[in-house]
Amino acid sequence: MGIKERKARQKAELRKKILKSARTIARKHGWEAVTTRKLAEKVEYSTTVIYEHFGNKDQLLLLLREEGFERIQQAVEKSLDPSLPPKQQLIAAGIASWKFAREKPEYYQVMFNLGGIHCTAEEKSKGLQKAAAVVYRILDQAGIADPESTFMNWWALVHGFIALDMHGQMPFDSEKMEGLLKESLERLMTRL
Amino acid sequence: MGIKERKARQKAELRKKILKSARTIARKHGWEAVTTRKLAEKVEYSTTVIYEHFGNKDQLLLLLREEGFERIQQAVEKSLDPSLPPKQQLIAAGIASWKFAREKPEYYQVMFNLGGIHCTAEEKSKGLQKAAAVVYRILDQAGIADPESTFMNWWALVHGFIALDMHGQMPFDSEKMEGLLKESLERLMTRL
DNA sequence: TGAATTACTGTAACATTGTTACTTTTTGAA
DNA sequence: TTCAAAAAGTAACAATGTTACAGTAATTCA
Repeated sequence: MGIKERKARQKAELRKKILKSARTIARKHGWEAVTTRKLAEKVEYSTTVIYEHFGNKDQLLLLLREEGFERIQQAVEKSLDPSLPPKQQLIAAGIASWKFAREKPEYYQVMFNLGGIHCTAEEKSKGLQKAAAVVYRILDQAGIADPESTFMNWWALVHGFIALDMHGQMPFDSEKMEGLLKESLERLMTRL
Repeated sequence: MGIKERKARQKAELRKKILKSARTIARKHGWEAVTTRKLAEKVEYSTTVIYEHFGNKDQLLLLLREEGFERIQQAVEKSLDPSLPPKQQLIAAGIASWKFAREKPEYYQVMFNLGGIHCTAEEKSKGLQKAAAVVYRILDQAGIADPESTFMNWWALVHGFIALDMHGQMPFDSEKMEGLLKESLERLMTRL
């Protein structure tokens, strides 16, 4: 009697398909093009399916936001070499964040309400906290005196580069920009 | 025969009123609440008046964006003390930018597509270029070797702090945050 | 097996948005 | 006063998020 299981599986698959479709459309045509009707059309269901699965559009976006924070966390963790000194790891983490934003801009946009999208959660994002914790852990290893301040410094620097890049304001190619970000991070690290 | 003049004056006044209304609504309820109908209601005209004056909503937003760049430029220029060394002035310029964003968030949002708004210009913003020129001038006075890289460093830092602050991610009070931004700018400046 | 209940899915409507074609009103000049 | 032009308003369009309702399919029970 695997009927229930099959149904649950199908439901989960459809759910995944909807989320994936949202990302695909956002990536190709921007988040403003992600409408309930287009989503429904893409998965070949009627629009109501969105509301059955997610309640409303904002909830769907919030899920993708959390997914994005999980993914950037994974990307950052994967970039870390624990044998390296903490300061080197902080630089690597910053670079990895930027690369993530370059590779998955649709995620980064929904994570930070960039580029026309706007969804708000009443509660603080769990995923963001967990991703931040990765950086905090390295700051701890480095024995930083004021981790919170240093973290915000690090974050502002990384986010600033990413946001301006996404806004089309970076007049450099990838390598040059990576070098610049690296220098900036080094400057921050060596002065701690 | 001052009729034409009176008409032109009235038209200009209405135009100003519309722009001001957009800012007021945006400030109070966010840019998503700025609709053509609400604007029309606020100035006590029908919605068509928006299209007569600005063509469409995007053009109106673009005007406000330019206005914003002009204003931030003025704010930055006013904060500069030419008798101070260039590096001190760069720090002051960064602080002034942040203060502007704090005081007029609705401008900063429309300038950088933050918080749900999204308008795009095909051509580069004149106002942005002029505002950037103010910082470039100081960089020149400081005799920086690679002004473009340094400018982008400066800008990313300042914009990163502002954007995270606007996103509600800064866990500090004003003074603490200003101190942090100042330190970060000093770190950038002293290493040039 | 067949009827009844339940879960699922689609249709059609609602209000709100940007936008525009068309009509009405106002206004300055002859 | 009358008339052409300018200004303003009305009402509609399509697209959006959302939901009430209806129909269909599936499951359960006698």
